[in-house]
Amino acid sequence: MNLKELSLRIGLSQTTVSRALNGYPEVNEATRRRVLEAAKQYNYSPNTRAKSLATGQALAIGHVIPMSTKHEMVNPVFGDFIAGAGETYSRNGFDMVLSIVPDRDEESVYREFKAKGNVDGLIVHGPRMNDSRIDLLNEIGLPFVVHGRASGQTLPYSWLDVNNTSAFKRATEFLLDLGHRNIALINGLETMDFAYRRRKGFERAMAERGVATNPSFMRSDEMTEVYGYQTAQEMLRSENAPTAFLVASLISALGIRRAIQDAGLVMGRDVSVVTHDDMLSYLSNGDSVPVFTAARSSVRDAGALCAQMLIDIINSPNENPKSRLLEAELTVGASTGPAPNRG
Amino acid sequence: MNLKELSLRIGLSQTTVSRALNGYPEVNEATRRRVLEAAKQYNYSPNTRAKSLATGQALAIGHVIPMSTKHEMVNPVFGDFIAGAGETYSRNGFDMVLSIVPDRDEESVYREFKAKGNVDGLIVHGPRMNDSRIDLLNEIGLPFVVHGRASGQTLPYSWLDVNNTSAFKRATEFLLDLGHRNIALINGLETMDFAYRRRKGFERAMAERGVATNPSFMRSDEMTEVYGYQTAQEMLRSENAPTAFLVASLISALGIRRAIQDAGLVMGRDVSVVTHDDMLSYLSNGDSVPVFTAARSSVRDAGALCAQMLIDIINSPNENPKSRLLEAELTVGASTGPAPNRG
DNA sequence: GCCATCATTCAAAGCGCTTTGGTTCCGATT
DNA sequence: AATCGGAACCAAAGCGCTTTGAATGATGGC
Repeated sequence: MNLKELSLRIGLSQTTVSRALNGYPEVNEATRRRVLEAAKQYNYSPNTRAKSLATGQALAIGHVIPMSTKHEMVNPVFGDFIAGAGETYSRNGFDMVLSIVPDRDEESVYREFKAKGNVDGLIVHGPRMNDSRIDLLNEIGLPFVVHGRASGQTLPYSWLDVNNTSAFKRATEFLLDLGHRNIALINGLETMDFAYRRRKGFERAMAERGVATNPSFMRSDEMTEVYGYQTAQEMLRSENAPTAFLVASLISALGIRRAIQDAGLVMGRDVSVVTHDDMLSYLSNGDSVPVFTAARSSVRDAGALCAQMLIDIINSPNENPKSRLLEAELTVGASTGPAPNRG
Repeated sequence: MNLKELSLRIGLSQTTVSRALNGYPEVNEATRRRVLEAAKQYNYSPNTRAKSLATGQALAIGHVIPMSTKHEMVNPVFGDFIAGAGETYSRNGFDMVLSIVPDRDEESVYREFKAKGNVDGLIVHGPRMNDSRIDLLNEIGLPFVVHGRASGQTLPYSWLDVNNTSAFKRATEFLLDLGHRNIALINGLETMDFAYRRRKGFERAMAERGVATNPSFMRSDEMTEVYGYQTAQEMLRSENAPTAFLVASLISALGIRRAIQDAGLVMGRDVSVVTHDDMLSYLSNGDSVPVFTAARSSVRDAGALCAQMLIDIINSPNENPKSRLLEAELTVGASTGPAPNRG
């Protein structure tokens, strides 16, 4: 069923039917009702391709998922982010189109998105430091919102981010308050902007209290369970092992807990752990009582907010870039306790 | 840059340019080269919307992600599946469009996909038993491939699935061979077809060896870490605790391992664990030595294969439904050992 | 009763592409 | 020389929608 057929059956012109359906004022209310009725009856939905060809709007938003060619890892955060964004899109009549792209091809994909005209804007995932994509998108002229930020970027752009620096600063302070001085930082890949900021927060808190950081207890890698396990195991075996771990991901924190238990130690008594928690739906941090003391911030909510920002930008272009900084919430769980007295 | 402009600059008609770009034979090779050259020079990519309006092909494939309204959980498997599928799509010039849909709205979404014409086909995720979506899609006439199967479905349809029954049967036999008799099954939600099949495999192996199953040691729920932890904890505390756990997900297995350790037991010695492993990129099961004995099957590969199947179906319709059954591979890790002798 | 006004409706152009049904040109056939 | 056929190209229609510009009645003021 297309517009032509529908209008034929109703006995009206395509123009009027189209206007009735799209809520234009110059159509009689009685007529509009008739049209809406018929549309429902015949199960009519306008063809998106035709519609967007006519309007110049794609009614779709792109997500480019960079796929590192080296470490073939899909960001585990991604599913939840998409879920949050997707709901917002549906509510606003947008489709979501996904591109999985080997990171070296990224530039051409963005250009193609513009040329092919199949999205009205896009969300930039996983910003790196001095991320070149931001300049590129500005040059291309495609509206976008960055999930995260790109340190070193001078031109203004729209973004939504968790305040990683303050979250990790506060988490560090929490450990320092408990008496911990020998704190390990198990960070994400520091090519990623968020990881850089988290380290900054950690270092700032340590510096402010005059506590030295130990470079051999600061690691940076992809945040798997095994990474957490191996790193923690190694550190716990070392001379002068850390009494506390500050971790960038709940998944790695699981590995750290395992290493602690393997070493015959008790988490929360012998060794403390504070982690960042993206509140992934399949990885809840305990039920009523949180297992880990954590800086929490819902990635899913972030997805919904990013989507809304982008839609606003698309609907009213020429405005200045917007940004939004979310604060993570520190929730105290069973994984932290006072620093043990070392003989 | 659009076709009109491009052909004007080259000094050819739109027809010829279009044909040159699309590889039609009735164009002089020298001309074709000239056209391709110019296209590259001006960075021309045809507008997808126009192209698909003209051809009737959407050049896109839909993924409907059902979002349970009760348990707001995003299937953790999803990211990896998408990654696999996405690569195949790009290679074939297809876009991937995602819809996050509250499960009660699913039917209307499928109908809309057809009416709006923005996809050429779709992948059905998370099939349930007697899943009504299959009949619906057949009725609507939209090509589709199911990732998994729907027991109770009589009409033929295309699917790709892991042989869950045989995987769990074999895993159970492995435990039985080790002398275990008291085996717990920590299953996924049994409204899901895969979970039903896994239980069947478990029960069948037990029955064949004449070992009774214990209903209070067979659980079914969403596969979170906490679910594994709590369930295992409870079972381990009970009279006559199981000596082995058969688990449907590596994530829940992590929780089970935690419960085992909390109980002061050693996994692989006091209690054995075999898990299904979807080989998610961020949850690798150990590095060289697998941590868990596991039935492994890459969800990412499944995504790539599903995508290819669907593209084949789209390209040559009217053929009979195709299907593909993958066998999971049983890899022995450190989490299993002979059944302990109980005093 | 007449013309301006307004509320409704419509025909047709246009979005950027593919594709049908030519047309043109040139060498080969008779 | 007239005709044919094939290679190479082109004009224009059509995909299903929106939107411009115009038409049609009905209404109301004078």
